[in-house]
Amino acid sequence: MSITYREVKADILRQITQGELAPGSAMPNEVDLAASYGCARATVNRAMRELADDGIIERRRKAGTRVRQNPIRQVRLNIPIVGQEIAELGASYRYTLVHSQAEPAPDWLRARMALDRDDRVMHLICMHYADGAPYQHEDRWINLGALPEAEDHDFTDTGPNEWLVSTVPFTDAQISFHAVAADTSLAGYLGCAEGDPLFQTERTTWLEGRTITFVQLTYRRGHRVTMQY
Amino acid sequence: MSITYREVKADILRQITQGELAPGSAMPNEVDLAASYGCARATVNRAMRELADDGIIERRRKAGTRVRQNPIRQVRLNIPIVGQEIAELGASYRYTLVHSQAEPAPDWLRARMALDRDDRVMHLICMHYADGAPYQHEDRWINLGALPEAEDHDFTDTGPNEWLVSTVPFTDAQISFHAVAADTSLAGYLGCAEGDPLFQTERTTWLEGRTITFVQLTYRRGHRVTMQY
DNA sequence: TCCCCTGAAAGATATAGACATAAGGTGGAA
DNA sequence: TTCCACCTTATGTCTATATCTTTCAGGGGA
Repeated sequence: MSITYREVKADILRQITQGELAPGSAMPNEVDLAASYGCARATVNRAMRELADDGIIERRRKAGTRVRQNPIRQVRLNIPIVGQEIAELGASYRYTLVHSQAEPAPDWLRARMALDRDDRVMHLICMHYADGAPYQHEDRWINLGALPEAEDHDFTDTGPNEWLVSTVPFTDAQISFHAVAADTSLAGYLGCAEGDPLFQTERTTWLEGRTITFVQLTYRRGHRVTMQY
Repeated sequence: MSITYREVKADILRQITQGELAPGSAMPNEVDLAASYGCARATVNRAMRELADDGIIERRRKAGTRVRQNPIRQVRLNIPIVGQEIAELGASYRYTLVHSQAEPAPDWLRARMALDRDDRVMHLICMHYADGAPYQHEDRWINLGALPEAEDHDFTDTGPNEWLVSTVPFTDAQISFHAVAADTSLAGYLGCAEGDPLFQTERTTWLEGRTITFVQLTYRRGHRVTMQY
């Protein structure tokens, strides 16, 4: 076959990284590039589209394509399910349900989850262990108005995350990362000292505009989230 | 024009989220889908390719396409330059160079950056302020073997990050997020108490296999990194 | 001078057809 | 029975061409 879009992409990327195409400079248009590579315009288009998607170049109709002044640096971050995360570490996974109760939503949670005054929630506290050692503390609230089945479901054996992803896959979510100090309770569960700095993830999940669940995931001391780009 | 790949994608996604196509189930092949949508195979292909890229479906030659059992949850995370990050908050940005010295690489850093025994590094400590308040503490090491210009460059007015992205754009990097306790020095710089939990980012950057720089970015107390998907 | 309309440029996308590649499945040989 | 060669099939990609959409730039009118 003739030249592939991967080769075109690689060649353009090479020209950019080796300085033949300076940041900020304009590139030839698709028609000319196709002619110079001796391929169809669609091939060049796909190469350029992917480069634009990667944040390397910037494309605008009529204005043409140029090398970005400062390439956008972005990474893709996988949001794992804790059981899988631990399995990928090569460790054995154990789950425990610590607390499980349906109750009216406290005020702070009503604000976070955009709930009404009389909405009830399922409050679950769970622990996830890797090779027997505490790995993650899960403090989860499920909106019983949106998911009444949660009240009767038995979370003794499998975590709410597993149940949720199989019951309501394809949700929208907002995630945030931050650091917290271990309070007495977290220190007890995670086997660290009170006041220790812990990495915490918060996640709110929606389905078609309705809040499904809010969860705080607190990791054992020293946990890192790592990415490449 | 006839049906677009976006419409095809949206329709397939709708079928999946509304349960018409169950997780794990096989989908019709591209030729059949194209016929049923009354469009070209390339149109269906693009829709399916993007869905696969989004982690919704799984495609294998010959085996066909099926809806993923558990959709891959992933987010794109932009790695901002601190000045831009602060500007986007609508705050004023101020930068200070605290410390700047060329020195032999300490042992722990040689391991991290894969340096030789006699490699020298540029050690920079900087502070970034938002509306006058401490925002981020930057502790950076630049490999002078790979970037000798760094020794003579003046970092008084602009941060090393800005200089690096304009000098060596298009690098590879590994990033990690974690929580640390503020030591005396960090507490002083960031205006928090010793022992406070702080969100920290570590980043190692390479260019063609050579380590360029290693940096620890520690944020003010309460900082969050937020993402949507 | 300012504003709106129009033409043209360049990317975005659709189409039909062809060939490439990977991999599941099957039948025959060992 | 086991295993390998081969056939088939679904996705992957390229070509050539056409149309659509966005947007810049220039001209004309108020």
